[in-house]
Amino acid sequence: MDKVDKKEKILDSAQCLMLDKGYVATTVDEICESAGVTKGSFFYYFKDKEEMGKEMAQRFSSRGKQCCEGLKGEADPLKRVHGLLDMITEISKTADFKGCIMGIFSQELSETHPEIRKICETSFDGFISNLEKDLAQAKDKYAPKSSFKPREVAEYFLATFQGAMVLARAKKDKKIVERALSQFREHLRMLYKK
Amino acid sequence: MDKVDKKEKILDSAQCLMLDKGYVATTVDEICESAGVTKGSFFYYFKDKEEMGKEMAQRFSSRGKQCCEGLKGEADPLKRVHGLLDMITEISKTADFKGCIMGIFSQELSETHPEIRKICETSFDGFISNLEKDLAQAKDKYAPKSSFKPREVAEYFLATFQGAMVLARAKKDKKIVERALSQFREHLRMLYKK
DNA sequence: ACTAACATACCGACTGGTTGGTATTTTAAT
DNA sequence: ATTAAAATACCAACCAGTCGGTATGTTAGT
Repeated sequence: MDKVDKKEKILDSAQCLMLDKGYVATTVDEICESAGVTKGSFFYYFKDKEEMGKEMAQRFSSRGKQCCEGLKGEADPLKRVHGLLDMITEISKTADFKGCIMGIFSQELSETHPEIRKICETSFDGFISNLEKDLAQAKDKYAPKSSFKPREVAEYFLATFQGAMVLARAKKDKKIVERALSQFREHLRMLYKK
Repeated sequence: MDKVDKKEKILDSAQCLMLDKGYVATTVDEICESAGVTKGSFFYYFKDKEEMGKEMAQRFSSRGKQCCEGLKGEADPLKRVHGLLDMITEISKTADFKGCIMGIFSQELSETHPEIRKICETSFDGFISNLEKDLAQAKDKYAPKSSFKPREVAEYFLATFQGAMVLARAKKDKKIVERALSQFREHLRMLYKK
């Protein structure tokens, strides 16, 4: 295991644990044990727990962005949006899908860890802006006379997705996410029908 | 301060703190200090921290239900739904609105505190079932030929609302909740137009 | 009416274990 | 030999929860 792997392993383990129990309840000792790393190594790679949290959040965010990169090949804006929905639906079905670190950190840390909060905000804004662009182009193309605001619809979608993950946790049933996504698809269909 | 007040004061303080920082990060000492109560009193009224969390969640849930009770006077089912949306919109605008304990506990405790998770699940289910009834009646009345499933729409609404609160935390902007609610209203309008 | 026995409400010092983080040492690579 | 990486041992602060005690009734027997 070279040094990059070791740091990544720490982040992987921490992410997995925090997607279950949140940031505060996940201890450094636990992360180290799960990553097969000693505490000394942990604090060699990260100044403190918060620093690690920040790097994890940033990594999560940029990985998410990277995932969406492949969708930009599609020429039709509405198909790009549905492509995004397809992708999210697929991911949410996989066994190792455990939720979104941004959502968890937002709930838990927004009042106590301002820098982490800021990372979440920026990540959310980036997602919304990307989706907004496609929705706006799709509106020009398919529903130029409609009055809905693409940015608000994009924000609304992210809210729906995040909330569906909250409900999925409470009910221990990931299918809620799928159902919410298909409800949103219906919403889109109605917005864009000529 | 009589004994009922004292217990309520503990629950009030704990709820306020936990809506900010979550369950784990809120300490018993902090709750006691904020409530103006000693630790001895805390453990006199509650077996342990979790017991208090459970009582708090149940209180939050039944208070929410009670709030909705007044809406049942409306005879038209679709107007009942819009009445609910009005009410939630109003509450989310008030200064002391800080979010939903169910959403926070779900995210943080669903894997570690099964009994609290169950309370959240039951509370969510109750809300969804109530809304489902009105949506179903409204469907019979206004859109009998539509194919949407009232239960899924109800679930979808709760997801949207919960997720909007997550985003509101990340952005420190409560208006997101209002916008999401009005987007959902638009969704409803499209579903129920003849 | 007096009192002994009991119950409730409350206090705050204390404890044992855990936490994030540090200091020191050892190992491995160049 | 030098330095980066990793292991070990440790610490002060903090945590939930305990415990012995006090103050204030309440009940019941005489």
